[in-house]
Amino acid sequence: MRNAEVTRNSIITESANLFNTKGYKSTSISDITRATGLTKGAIYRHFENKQDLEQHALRSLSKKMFDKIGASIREENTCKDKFEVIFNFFEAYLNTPLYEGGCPLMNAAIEADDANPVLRQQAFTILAQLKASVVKILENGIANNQIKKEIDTTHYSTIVIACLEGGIMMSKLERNKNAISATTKHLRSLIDSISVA
Amino acid sequence: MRNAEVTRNSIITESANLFNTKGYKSTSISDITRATGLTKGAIYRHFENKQDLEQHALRSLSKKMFDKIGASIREENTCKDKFEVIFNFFEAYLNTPLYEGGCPLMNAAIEADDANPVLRQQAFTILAQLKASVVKILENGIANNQIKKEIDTTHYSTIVIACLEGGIMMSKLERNKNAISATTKHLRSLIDSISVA
DNA sequence: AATTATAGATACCAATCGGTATCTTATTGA
DNA sequence: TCAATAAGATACCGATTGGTATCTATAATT
Repeated sequence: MRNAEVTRNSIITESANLFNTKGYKSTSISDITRATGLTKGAIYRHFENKQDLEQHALRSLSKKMFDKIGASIREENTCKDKFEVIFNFFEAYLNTPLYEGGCPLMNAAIEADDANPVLRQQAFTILAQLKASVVKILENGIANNQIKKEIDTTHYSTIVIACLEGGIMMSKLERNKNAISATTKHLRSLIDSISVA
Repeated sequence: MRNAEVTRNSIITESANLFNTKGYKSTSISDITRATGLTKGAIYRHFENKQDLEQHALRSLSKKMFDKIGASIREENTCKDKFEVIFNFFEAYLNTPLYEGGCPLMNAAIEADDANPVLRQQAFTILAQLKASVVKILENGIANNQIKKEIDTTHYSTIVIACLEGGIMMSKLERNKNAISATTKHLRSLIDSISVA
């Protein structure tokens, strides 16, 4: 049927791009029709309403992010190298972004806060997932005697994510890599400080 | 005249509150009329257009922030105590916020990015101002032999702000103080590490 | 090849958007 | 006291919003 799945995916991809750059509320269905070359009728055939589409779009963005990071991390062996993957990923946000508009977690978290509980819940889940994966890297490092075993993994996971998110926010605002480079540099030495000698 | 300045200020205050919680684009003029008890006619008498009001609202929020932090900082003498003021300010964002909706710098930075260049420029200025004040505290600490003189003040200023902004983003999303507490704890030990013994 | 199911287009809806022209009401200065 | 001025209310504007009912065109089924 004119390949429904292809068009559905293109609607998700295009709208995700718009949502992540212009914002969810600020992106109208008409914007999406323009970007996809489709009409309202087509879009509302595939999605119940705008919020439904927002959900799928954000899920797509976070999946893209976790797929990319996850795959790269699995290729590395040492804890330090795995972190390097994450740092490089965030540093690449400005020149060669996986998607435009900055970090989808941050964008959704800031915009959704009160007005959009569905989006907020989703952002919450993404954050939990991100925290869990950093914790896992640390725990793995501890198990392999690369990371000091007495450290609070949750604590360090929080620091890493906070620094990176704050860093890309600043870098996007300043339109240069200074801030994100500074934070990754700081985090590298932080990882060093909890590594076994 | 029915005190024009009072109503003007109340429009700024109420709209700033709405902009910072619901977002700039998502807050309509009608929302503001509801919040102020005024009519559109009154609002458009005091402000050219919505963007003009957005500007004044964000300026008011940032002024509030800098006034509060600035005053508290001036009361402290040591570098460490001045940083403590900043940390406490950000930690207080959740229970007793100076304004609702989180950090106005972050909110404006995330939302404005492409669509609203005027707001973006303003957020940029606020960030520069914030960075400058942290640098100043560090330089002051160096001059008073409290901070090691060889450190890169701009670098540490960036780290501090990135951590704090990321921390409150996470804490707002998780609706508890864990993240911001973790980041301030980390930053306290960071300041310790660059302090003279 | 004819029928059926569905993907997508068209045309519309009420509600709301930012903004303005105009009118009324309150305050000021002479 | 009264005219001038300014603050604010009312009523409207065209454009756009999310959403839907309906129609057409295409693909799958028989």
